[in-house]
Amino acid sequence: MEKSCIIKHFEHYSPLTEDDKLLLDSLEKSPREYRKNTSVWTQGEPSNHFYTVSKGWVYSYRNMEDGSRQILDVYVPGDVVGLREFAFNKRITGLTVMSDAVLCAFPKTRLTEVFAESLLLCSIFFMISATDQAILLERLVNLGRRSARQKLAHFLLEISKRLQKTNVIINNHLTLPLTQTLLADALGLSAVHVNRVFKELREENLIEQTNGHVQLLDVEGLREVAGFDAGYLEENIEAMLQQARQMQRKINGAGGADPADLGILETS
Amino acid sequence: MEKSCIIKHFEHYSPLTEDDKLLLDSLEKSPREYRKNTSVWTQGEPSNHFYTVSKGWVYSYRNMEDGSRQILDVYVPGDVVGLREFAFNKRITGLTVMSDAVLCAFPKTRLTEVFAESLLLCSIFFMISATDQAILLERLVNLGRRSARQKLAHFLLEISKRLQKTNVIINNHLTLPLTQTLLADALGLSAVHVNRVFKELREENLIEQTNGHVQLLDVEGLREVAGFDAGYLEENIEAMLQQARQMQRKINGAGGADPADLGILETS
DNA sequence: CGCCGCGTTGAAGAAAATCAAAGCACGTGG
DNA sequence: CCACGTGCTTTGATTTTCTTCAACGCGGCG
Repeated sequence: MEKSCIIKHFEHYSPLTEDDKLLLDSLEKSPREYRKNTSVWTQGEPSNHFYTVSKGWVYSYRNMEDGSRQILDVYVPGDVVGLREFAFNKRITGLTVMSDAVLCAFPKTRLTEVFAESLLLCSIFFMISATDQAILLERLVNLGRRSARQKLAHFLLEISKRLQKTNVIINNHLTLPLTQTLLADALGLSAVHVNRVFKELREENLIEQTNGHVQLLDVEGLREVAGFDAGYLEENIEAMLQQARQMQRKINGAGGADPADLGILETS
Repeated sequence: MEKSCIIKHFEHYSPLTEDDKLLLDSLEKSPREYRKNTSVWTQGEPSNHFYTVSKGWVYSYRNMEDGSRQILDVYVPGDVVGLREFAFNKRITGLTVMSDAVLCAFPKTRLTEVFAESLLLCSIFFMISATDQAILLERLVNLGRRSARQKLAHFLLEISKRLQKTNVIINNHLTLPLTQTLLADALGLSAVHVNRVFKELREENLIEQTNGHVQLLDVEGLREVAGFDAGYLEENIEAMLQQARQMQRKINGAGGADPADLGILETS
């Protein structure tokens, strides 16, 4: 059986027992393809599922009454989307794919069952939620207290860093499917100004642009411009997850041994 | 025995079983007082605890290299603080109290134990994390796509709404312990500009100000100015929590019935 | 071909920052 | 009781940053 995308994603955080894998697998419906610029959900819709991004780029946004909009976050393959509506029965933001993409849907109600059955998965979900928050916080700082050029430089560095986690980046060369209008909506700027800032960065030899592709020529320079510190992307979760695994073993031990859970670290 | 503050907080979301209450209570160390403008934790410190706010106002912030700072969120009595560092072993933001305050500390490592022992509490924690995110999202929109007067009006309405949840507000009159400098750092503005916008709102008879107190004279008018929609503050969690209670009963049912919960759910 | 979305550039204008100075409330110590 | 310092608010004048408006080029595609 081929590994589902959520298993691959979770294994990035911690080795899983066979039980955990089966549990995750049982959640997953068949992956669905979305064509460029189609909507996965819109504001106000009932929120019954969350998703993992398997292929392509996705963004969540909020439309304003005056016609403008704010892009809240951008997701790349490996990311989990929609956990934030756990506490809401309607979508508070929209989600659309900006390139051809593949997503897997999971019914939200089954989360509780997962929590009940696997302490490790529960902890990982909680951790994903916390990491999401960290990214939002940094974006908040970006919007509130940085200049246009800092905003753009910071955004580029963050995306590049996040892509490195689950995807390969060669020589700091990344394909950026974001139009300048999209970027503007993400950074709280006008599209025109984004264009000007891009020009600036090009002229300072910090980046290179060729139709949709961006190459970070001088990462150190960009870091200086942006005041970028990747700390907020570097979770340190071993302690918590180890604790979860340990407790799970205790529980299993009490109710009847579960051999699949011994020697966790060696399971593949 | 007096109810601990976290129990009061959690009961706001869902009735708790005696077991749940005991569990929560076991977490709580003695509340600690903080004097105005003292720090609870700072950036980079190890993050071993999370807190509930029992009295007073608190804010989390991020300091920038150039000396400016961004206030990320403001917390009022009843709020849970620090869950976002679940995935990090160092603080990614600072936290300080802006009025005399009382907070209760909880060791972070015990969260896993709580997750293992009570599905309901686990769900509530997850929900709090999700609601936090919703607030951050709205703040993001505020910073990215609203004018100064919209930002301020929106902030006032949000705080007022959030205070109503666990505290009483009479006649839209709220005591705002935020200085204009603090507000500026929260809204991504300069203190001078915040002052000017306050003046505008006063002159339009939308608010009234008398040393530290703000009265919202015309909530409807403010709502119009801000484009405020409280949807993001109105979690709808009954379905999820009911599911959690039901499953918990099933689990307990195996070992011994728990009468404290009269769930009414017709899930498949 | 002609349309449309996207990127680019220039010029003018608006929003908010910065700089500077003064007033006001409050607590502290003489 | 008053003088003084300190932190917060208020106001004006000036400057910076970014937006808005407008126009044009360019490439893809029906």
